Amino acid sequence: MDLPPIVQAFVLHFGEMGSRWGINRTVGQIYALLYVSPDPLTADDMVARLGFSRSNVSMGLKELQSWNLVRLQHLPGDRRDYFSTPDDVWQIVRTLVEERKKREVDPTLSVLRELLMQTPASAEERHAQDRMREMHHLIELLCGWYDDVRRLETERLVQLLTLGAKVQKILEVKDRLFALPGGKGKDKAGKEG
Amino acid sequence: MDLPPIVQAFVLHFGEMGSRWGINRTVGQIYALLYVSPDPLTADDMVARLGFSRSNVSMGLKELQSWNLVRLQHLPGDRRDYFSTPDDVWQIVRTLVEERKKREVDPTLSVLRELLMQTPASAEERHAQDRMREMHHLIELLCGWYDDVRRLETERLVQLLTLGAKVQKILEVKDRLFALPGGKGKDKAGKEG
DNA sequence: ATGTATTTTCAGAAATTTCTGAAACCTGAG
DNA sequence: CTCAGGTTTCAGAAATTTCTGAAAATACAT
Repeated sequence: MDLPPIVQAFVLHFGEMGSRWGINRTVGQIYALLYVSPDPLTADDMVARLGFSRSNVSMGLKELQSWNLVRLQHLPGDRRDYFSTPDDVWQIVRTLVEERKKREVDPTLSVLRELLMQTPASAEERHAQDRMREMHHLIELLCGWYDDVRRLETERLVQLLTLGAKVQKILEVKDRLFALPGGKGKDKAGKEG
Repeated sequence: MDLPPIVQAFVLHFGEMGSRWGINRTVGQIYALLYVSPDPLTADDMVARLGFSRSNVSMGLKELQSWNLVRLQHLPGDRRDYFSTPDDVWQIVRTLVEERKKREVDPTLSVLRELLMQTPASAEERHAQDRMREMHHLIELLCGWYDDVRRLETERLVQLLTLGAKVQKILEVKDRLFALPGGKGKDKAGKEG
């Protein structure tokens, strides 16, 4: 591996991290390298710097492309493929989350939905369905939230995150302002977008 | 595998899902089974129902315990260990997130911090550090947010999630209410907890 | 077409991870 | 201490995943 020490440490760390997720070491390292590279790289650049076989790099890049995590571009007068990551880290995170949701959460939701449709044949199945229902409900809630915030511009999103739980405070103020002394006062903010 | 069809489908799905994460199939299946079981189970119950070897189940349970995802209890006059999941799904999710953060995010943050302390020896390293800084900043922001919301009671948390991006609307109202025509008007809600 | 530069595929080798049975290890009871 | 019921450990077998080199495909220029 032929990398300056700081880059090397970064690359190795993401290789390790990758393998804790479903991602394999190679793919993690390739992405880390791309992420810190000032310019787009060719597959052969990566071979030279990471020391994997050419075919391994090719497969890794294919994987990354299937995740929409790399940009592919061409330089005029050069037939080789040049790869890079988006400049904007937030874009990377958004893509990552989106793809993981697509691959992990959505299938789970559909399995749950399917199983919840079925008629339980025993007390055991009935209880199992109750549990699944709870899980389904929780996931739906999280997805709803995600679906909402992913549309925010990054600037707004950052604002929201920075605020953190202090939003609570503001909500309390709002509740106090708008509370109708007689009414339930609950789901106030619904339907106005 | 000796399970009613609905439970079996659920267990198998989580086995698959497990292997997409770092978690192995066995562990995923064990947890799924525990999750839908009306009563605590012994390791032998799991052997009987899932068909793994006793030692495999034992290792899986050890793994789950190291994640704090199972409760261990004893019945009077019975030496065997009985395992169960928390009753509250939210508690499970909280634990899951907490542990993953501990194992994946925190080490990454500390690697990043360490690498950012070092003096770059070249333009390449300088650029790499810039990228790492962006990543570090993003992760810190997310962690700060998480650190905030994880303290909320579940009811509050659900409220917040349900609201989703509509919070934005409320913030806009707040901004309008409190905006000082002359000032920057930015990070208003700071420091009041 | 032919030749060259490049990327992709794929069968099997290498490495890693998972799983098992047997043995070791606890812990409490007699 | 010894036994019985139970759990954990661990070395190696089995399965899976990753990685490679060689061959095939692609794409472009001449």
